[in-house]
Amino acid sequence: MSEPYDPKTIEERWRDFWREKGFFKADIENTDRKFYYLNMFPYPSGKLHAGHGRNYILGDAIVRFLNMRGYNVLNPMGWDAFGLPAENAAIEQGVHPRDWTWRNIEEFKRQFRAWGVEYDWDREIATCEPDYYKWTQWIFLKLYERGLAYRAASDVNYCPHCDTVLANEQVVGGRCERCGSVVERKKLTQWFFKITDYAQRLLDDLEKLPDWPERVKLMQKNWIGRSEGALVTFKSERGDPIEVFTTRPDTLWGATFLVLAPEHPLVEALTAPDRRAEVEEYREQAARQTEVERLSTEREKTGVPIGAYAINPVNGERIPIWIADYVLMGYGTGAIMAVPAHDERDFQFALKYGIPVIPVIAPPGGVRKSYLRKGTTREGLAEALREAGFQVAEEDGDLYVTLAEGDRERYVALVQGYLNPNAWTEVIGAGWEFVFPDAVLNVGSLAEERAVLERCRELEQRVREVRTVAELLWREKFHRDLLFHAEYGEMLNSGPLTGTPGGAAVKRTIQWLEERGIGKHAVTYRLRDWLISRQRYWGAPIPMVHCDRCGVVPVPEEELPVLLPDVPFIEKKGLADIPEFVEAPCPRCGGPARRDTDTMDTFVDSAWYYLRYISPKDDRQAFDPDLVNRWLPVDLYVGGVEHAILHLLYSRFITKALHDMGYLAFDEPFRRLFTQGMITYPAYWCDEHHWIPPGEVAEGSRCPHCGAPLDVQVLAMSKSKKNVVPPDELIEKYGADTERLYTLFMGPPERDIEWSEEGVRGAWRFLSRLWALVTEQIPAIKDIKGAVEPGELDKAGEELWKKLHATIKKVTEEFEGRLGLNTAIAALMELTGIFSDYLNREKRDPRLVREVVRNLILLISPFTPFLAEELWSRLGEGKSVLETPWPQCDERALAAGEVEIPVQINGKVRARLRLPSSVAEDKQALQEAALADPAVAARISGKEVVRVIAVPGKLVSIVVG
RNA sequence: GCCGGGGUGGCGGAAUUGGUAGACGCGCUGGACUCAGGAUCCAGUGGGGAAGUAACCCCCGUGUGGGUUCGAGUCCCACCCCCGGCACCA
Repeated sequence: MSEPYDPKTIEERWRDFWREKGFFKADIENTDRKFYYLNMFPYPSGKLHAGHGRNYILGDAIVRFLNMRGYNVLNPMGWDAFGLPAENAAIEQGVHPRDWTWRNIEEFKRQFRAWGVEYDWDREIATCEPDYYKWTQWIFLKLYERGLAYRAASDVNYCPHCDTVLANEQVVGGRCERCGSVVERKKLTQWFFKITDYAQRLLDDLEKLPDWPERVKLMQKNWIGRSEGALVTFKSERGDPIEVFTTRPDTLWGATFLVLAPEHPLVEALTAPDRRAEVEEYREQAARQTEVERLSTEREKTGVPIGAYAINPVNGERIPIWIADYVLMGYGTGAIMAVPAHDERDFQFALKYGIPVIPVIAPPGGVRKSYLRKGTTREGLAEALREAGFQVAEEDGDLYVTLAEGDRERYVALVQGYLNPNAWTEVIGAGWEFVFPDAVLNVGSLAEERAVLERCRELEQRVREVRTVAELLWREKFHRDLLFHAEYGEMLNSGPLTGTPGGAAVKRTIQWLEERGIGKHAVTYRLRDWLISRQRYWGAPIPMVHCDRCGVVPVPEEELPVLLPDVPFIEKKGLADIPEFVEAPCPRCGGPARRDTDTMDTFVDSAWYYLRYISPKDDRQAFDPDLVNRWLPVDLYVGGVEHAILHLLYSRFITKALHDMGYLAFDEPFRRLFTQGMITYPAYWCDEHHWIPPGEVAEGSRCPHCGAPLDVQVLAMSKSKKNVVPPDELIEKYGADTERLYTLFMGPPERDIEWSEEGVRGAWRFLSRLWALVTEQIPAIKDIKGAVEPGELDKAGEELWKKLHATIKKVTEEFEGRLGLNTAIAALMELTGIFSDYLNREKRDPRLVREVVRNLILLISPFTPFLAEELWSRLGEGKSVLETPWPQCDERALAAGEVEIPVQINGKVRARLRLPSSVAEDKQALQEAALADPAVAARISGKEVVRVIAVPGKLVSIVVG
């Protein structure tokens, strides 16, 4: 019996081997055949679980492959070590955040070693160390010099639980991304990075990233949120200019009110004395609201008029000014023109508050509708309309008429003859018209709207309390779908531009506005500046000093780093609470001054770390400009999609800023991005006892503590939900190779997949089989010399030999291309199966056996490096696997000798032919061979062959009558 | 609501360019070994039917309904469902 597969012993033998041999150290000076592979560095919190393996095991396999392919691979690792969890843990446990962080780092490193995941540890960095954050501060100073870092008072997101402000990107659905607390809005003076200066380039340059997932690029695009339109200047009656941004300047003539954000600076000056109390109250109430309340959908819009009026510059209409919280101060100019006829929100608002609606854009399709209430016309109208070819529906004596394009004149003429003296009907479509027996009135301006309303009120008791024409029309459900639309269309009621077709409307209007100096073309972005101040201890101090005489003064470069004060860490403490830190002389005048007491957002730390790995110990500069330009951009960057916006957008911004300052030759940091999916696992929730680890769940999915039925959800593995699989246990039971293999085999790396213990056992079985297979062969092939002679192989040998080379091709292509390593492993399993069959035969070619064994070991080594290294050494190869070149595919093996060709008759596979490839590749010969096949011939005999399609090397398709 | 991705056996998934659907693995079924097996090995395994010595043969089948094509998981149109992002962005 052969030696059983014992991963525990084998793996321990090789754990330090690779590191000691220096296989993972990059030759930094030589960039001829360089490859910068980078995994997103982790935040060292607690322990790694199987879910983390998705990222690191994938990376390690790729790096081992690249090494064998002869690349000079730079593959560093470090720690995103500043941040709130360290501080919170420290507060709870009474340890210093630095100690807590380094304990975790040591644990992570132990686990990497156990996994066989190797890095160039000489380049290790930790963002919490002064020799790193010194340069984070340096970058801050550089941005400040360039005007890209500034201090401003603004409404900021504040997390009451984390006791700090948050960037816009860190607020998810109105809640703190980290702790889930409802975010409050506060007016504070804070530091910002001017990322909005780069909005257009961050958007445009996405096109320079063909090897990024489309999904991620799209998310960034949406986040930047570019809108093109116009800035139009309205004036208050007193003459104050009020600038509004609109994407629909073509609807300008339909503006019937103006809305300012409650925080808009002009509100104060414009509010009429008799409106002041109500306006103040509304503003306070809006300010009190949390993001969540303000964002809650389906909430009815509210607002108050401020008692002032504005003049529409295009038609001189006097329109009321309102404030409403659906207008945001942070976007555009914080003021909008409201066009209720062509914007859903404005329409709702206008209807609620009785503000007139004027249609100015024809709806698509040219449909018009008219409604005639019972008793408003003489008898016989319905018949007359039908006779004239109109589409009429009748219900309880009421008539509902739908008009096609071009029917209007005929309809108006006909219906006027039937209308009773005190009645009217509306024709709603491209414009709203009111048909009276003696006149047709159009709703094309505020004055006309009033006139129509007056007349209707006089004629009809029922509508006396109606405030606007729109409200009158809204009462009739038949009209509702035509009262507002947001499509492009021909301009109506728009003075000199009336009749402009929809396709040209926006452009023509902007041109018209520019000619008159009323407005101009403009672009707005949803992206806001990046708020980087954090009121916490565990981060890089902002290197600024506040002096009463000199103002805000940067700390001189040569005085960096501004060190975090080394306080014994016991309680919640910000830098502001530490006088030794705060008090500092002013760098400019030397007088007493105060240090800035905020630390930087940890996303600043991680926005440039990929540059530091190039020269991690350089104490003269953040990075070596020559080397950095030779090694970057990063060739392949692998991490989770959760960073699609935050980290990746910030890194792109910092790279571009440093590029513009002349420090970097490139302006995109990551050439190729790969986002791996998450590993999920059932998470059990008990209302009383919260998350229950899957291992403790009682029979029938019940809580082990109270027996209540548990709520099960398959979620991403995470410590907080207690649904993690610890690698230590897996490695103890099956070995690291098995975990590695299963992690990469479970599915495509970019997809989320549920972890399966059975799947792990499958990987284990395969490795045991492979181990047995190879170890049994070693004595027989150890001393065999000479290469395989394909010509001398028998049929089974040839098949195996071809499979071997097809597998080499497949595995190589997956590593170099789309990283579908699950299919690469499947191919290795297939090869192993065929090899096993071959070994059961009497006749074997020992040279072939040796070639298959050698290549199988090499091909599987990126996935299961321990097993590969062990077998390789037993084979007596001397060198390490990692010193051996990656297998080469023999092109001769790909030219198949015999292939199976399916024959379709009328689209169905009816026969499969085994043909020499010389025949299969020749269209004429292939067709003849197919028609000559007895099974095929039998099927088509007596039928007319209509057509024969022979695709060389693929199939034959015969169509019979 | 808008934008994107995706629906393939009992399960994870494969089919990379319009060309043999279900590779590989899990699970399941049967068998072997065994005192025993939740270990290991061998065989089978999309559904249905015919056949019964067997090779093999027939029908259906990739969310639903249409279409293009000799041929569709793959392309086009409409719809349903799931996941992700954004969400009063003017």
